[in-house]
Amino acid sequence: MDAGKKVRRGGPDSGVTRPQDPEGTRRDILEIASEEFALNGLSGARIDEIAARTRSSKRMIYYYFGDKEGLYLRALENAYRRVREGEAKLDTDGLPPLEALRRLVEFTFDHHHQHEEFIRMVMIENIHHGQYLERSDVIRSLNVTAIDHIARIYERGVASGVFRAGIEAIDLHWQVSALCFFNVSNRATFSKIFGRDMGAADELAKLRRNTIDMVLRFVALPGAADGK
Amino acid sequence: MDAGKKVRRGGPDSGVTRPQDPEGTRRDILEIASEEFALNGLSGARIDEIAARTRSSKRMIYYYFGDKEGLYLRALENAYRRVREGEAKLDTDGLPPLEALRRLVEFTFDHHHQHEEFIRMVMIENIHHGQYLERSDVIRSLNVTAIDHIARIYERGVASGVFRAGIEAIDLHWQVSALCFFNVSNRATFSKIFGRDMGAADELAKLRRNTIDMVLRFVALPGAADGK
Amino acid sequence: MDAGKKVRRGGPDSGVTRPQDPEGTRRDILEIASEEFALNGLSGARIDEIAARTRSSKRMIYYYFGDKEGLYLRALENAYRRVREGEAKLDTDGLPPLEALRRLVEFTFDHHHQHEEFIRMVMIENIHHGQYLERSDVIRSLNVTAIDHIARIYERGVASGVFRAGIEAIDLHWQVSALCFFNVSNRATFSKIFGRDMGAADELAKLRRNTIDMVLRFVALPGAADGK
Amino acid sequence: MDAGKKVRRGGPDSGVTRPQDPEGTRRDILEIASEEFALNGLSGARIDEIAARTRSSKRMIYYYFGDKEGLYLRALENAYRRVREGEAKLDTDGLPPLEALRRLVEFTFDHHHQHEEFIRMVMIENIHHGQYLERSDVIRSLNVTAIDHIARIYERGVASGVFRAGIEAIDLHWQVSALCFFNVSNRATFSKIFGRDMGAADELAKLRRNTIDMVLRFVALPGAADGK
DNA sequence: TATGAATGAGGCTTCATTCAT
DNA sequence: AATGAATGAAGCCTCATTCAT
Repeated sequence: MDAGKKVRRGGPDSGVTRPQDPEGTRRDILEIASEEFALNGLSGARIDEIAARTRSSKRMIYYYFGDKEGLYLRALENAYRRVREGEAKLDTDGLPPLEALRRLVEFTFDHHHQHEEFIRMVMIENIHHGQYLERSDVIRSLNVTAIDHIARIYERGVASGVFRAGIEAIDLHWQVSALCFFNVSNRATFSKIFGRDMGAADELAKLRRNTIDMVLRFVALPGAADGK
Repeated sequence: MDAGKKVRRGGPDSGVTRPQDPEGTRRDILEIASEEFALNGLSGARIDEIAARTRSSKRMIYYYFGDKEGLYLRALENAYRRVREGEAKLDTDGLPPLEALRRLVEFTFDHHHQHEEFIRMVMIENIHHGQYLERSDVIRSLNVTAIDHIARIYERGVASGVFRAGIEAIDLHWQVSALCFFNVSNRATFSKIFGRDMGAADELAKLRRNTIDMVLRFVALPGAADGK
Repeated sequence: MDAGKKVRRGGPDSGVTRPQDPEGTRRDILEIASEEFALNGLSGARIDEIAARTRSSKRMIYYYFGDKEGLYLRALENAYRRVREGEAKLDTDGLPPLEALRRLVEFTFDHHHQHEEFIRMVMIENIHHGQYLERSDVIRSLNVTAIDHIARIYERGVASGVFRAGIEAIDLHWQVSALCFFNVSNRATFSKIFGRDMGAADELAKLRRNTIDMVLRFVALPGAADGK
Repeated sequence: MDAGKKVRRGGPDSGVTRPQDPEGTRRDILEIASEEFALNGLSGARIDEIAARTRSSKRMIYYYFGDKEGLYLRALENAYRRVREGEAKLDTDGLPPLEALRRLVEFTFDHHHQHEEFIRMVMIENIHHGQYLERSDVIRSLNVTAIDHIARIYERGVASGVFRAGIEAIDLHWQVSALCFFNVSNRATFSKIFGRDMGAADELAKLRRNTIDMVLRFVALPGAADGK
């Protein structure tokens, strides 16, 4: 209610060409936002900064995403989607179980390493107690299938007598994730504490070897070929 | 006014008692700040909120810690100190290497689990690329000694022929850390994605077993007792 | 949570003398705000405009009043308080009932006329369905006693046989309020529709006479002196 | 394309039916806008909200009404028109003056009570100092005739010796309006201050009786039947 | 006649920080 | 050693409006 003074607001006036490409605009915003959130976190990211880097404007962010949290949620979904799409490209069905598992671990290790923004988004989301992820059906559906792959390999291995029985696929997935995730997530503090760059090629190669080794020794039966 | 003597303002007559306990005030602030930073991150934490929960005031925060980042840095150091002090209590010198390693992993797993705020502070600091930790000599010195313990155990194990040679202590430390850290750091997202509470007693026990198992199998030589 | 870029914010720097007079600052803000809300309504008023007219700043508005609604609520209370304080100055205890009632109506009419901002605030609050007033214990307590005065007069009149019995004080208050309130609240539309300035001295005098007349005829018994 | 013929887009094949009913669209918008303005005031109402509730779109609002103020003005006119149309249904020509006046007051009281949105629009417009009404010839013409009715009754009453002379029709109209208007306009604050629901059936009946009584006693000559 | 995308300006609120006492 | 008042800068978000189609 009120008796507001008359202020003439709004109205575009610039000579700049306007894209009129909704999907492109949306994608552009989401792309930049994903970077900014991954870099600065939810409260650290700045809508102004995101808008400035966009080909669009601050106003359009709100037009498409409602508010900062809405944008963050989409950026989070975006991060998961992209990573899961990448993972889908891995095909181990033709390989013998041990090789398949080795391949999976290698791939996971490399993939996490190559997608630091994803790792960061997951860290950030964990700092927020997973409250945004919780609201997203998209993310849940993307992930549940992630177990299938490792489960298939593991079962083939048990069936062919190279893997020991009694391990649950989800737990195996957990251990693999832990080793590959930590490698990226804690690199900064670890490097700075011990004064060595854990991201350097040689360190990385060693960690990769150890990780693969650790997973195979965890699963493989003693006699099974090697384990290294 | 007696020089050098503390003047007690708001004496017996005033109804308000003022602590007049510098060290206590500092500690109080740091304690609350540690909680707030662990809960909300650096930019997510609020000086106002910290001050409000304190027995002191906003002004005192600046008096003792300079600015928000100074306070954060002390909170970070505080987190590391507390955890390392806890770790120092573990004594495995009397145990045979395999038992000693098992004990160390168990302890690390449990300790991380019990100190979620520490895990969160480390995550937060990694989000900030370890830039604050870098400025702190305190933290570095606290940590370097953390390698010693595991190194000692490992060397005893190799010497007595139960551990395979060729693993660097720092790498072993890394793998152990990864498994124990991830368990706490990524619990929220993992639980929400897979719809199981990874913090529940039974899940936790299983993860603990797997973690120990994984480390021992990674290090122990085939013949060495078991590996479980 | 986050990893915000370091921006140095805040910090006064101006050479202007700072009042350091909390009560004065608060009062200054409230005064201006009262004017602005009365003029423009809740949503029509502008925090920026209020701040600009103040000797203080926008920041201080939030410091003292929390938010726009908090400020509005205090302005509303302020309006009621001021008017009720004015009313308290009327003393009719020495007058015979008929004269006392006449005096009360005259006073109410004039008082409402002189306090247009109050009338406007009440209108605005009614547009908001009284939702802010509802939250204010202050206002309720200020008003309940307003009935007492008219009740006392009426009872004296009934007792001395000049007023007819059977009217409730609150209803009498209502009718008096209606006539005096409307005179101010609807002057604009009425004047513009009928093309006469209902606020002009002669019109006002006539309305005043009619109002008094109407109330007295409503209450007074036929024989009682006049009624005009 | 046939000139002058409406082209039906989205014909039988398309799944969407488009109304293509200019007048209907306009009316729909105006209807919703009237509700929103009455509920929230001019600056409180939201073009977006109005558009969303409409079967049409935001763009059409501007197409038909120019801008927000244009829409508000039409909504205001709409409110007056509807109420005056309702009033036109009252016919008191066959009744004796006293009865006619009583009927008029009853009707006005009830009518105002039933058209709260109208009352609210008038309040809102008064908050705006009647500046929009001023621009509308429609409204003025609608209202001037409203005096005629009461004038006719009053003159008949004076002529037949039941009403006292010397009252101007417009002033009588004013007093009646005041009592009937206030009953609706200030119900919220009054109810909340005194803790009684002035809109409840019994309270309303009492106020209605008092209002009629008050007007009749104001106009009728002592001997004239009663006044009640 | 109608629509969804786009816009600039401004609105409210919050933040870390510092001054006067 | 401690406090409450004060501050500027920026943060998020909303509003009426218009363009391209």
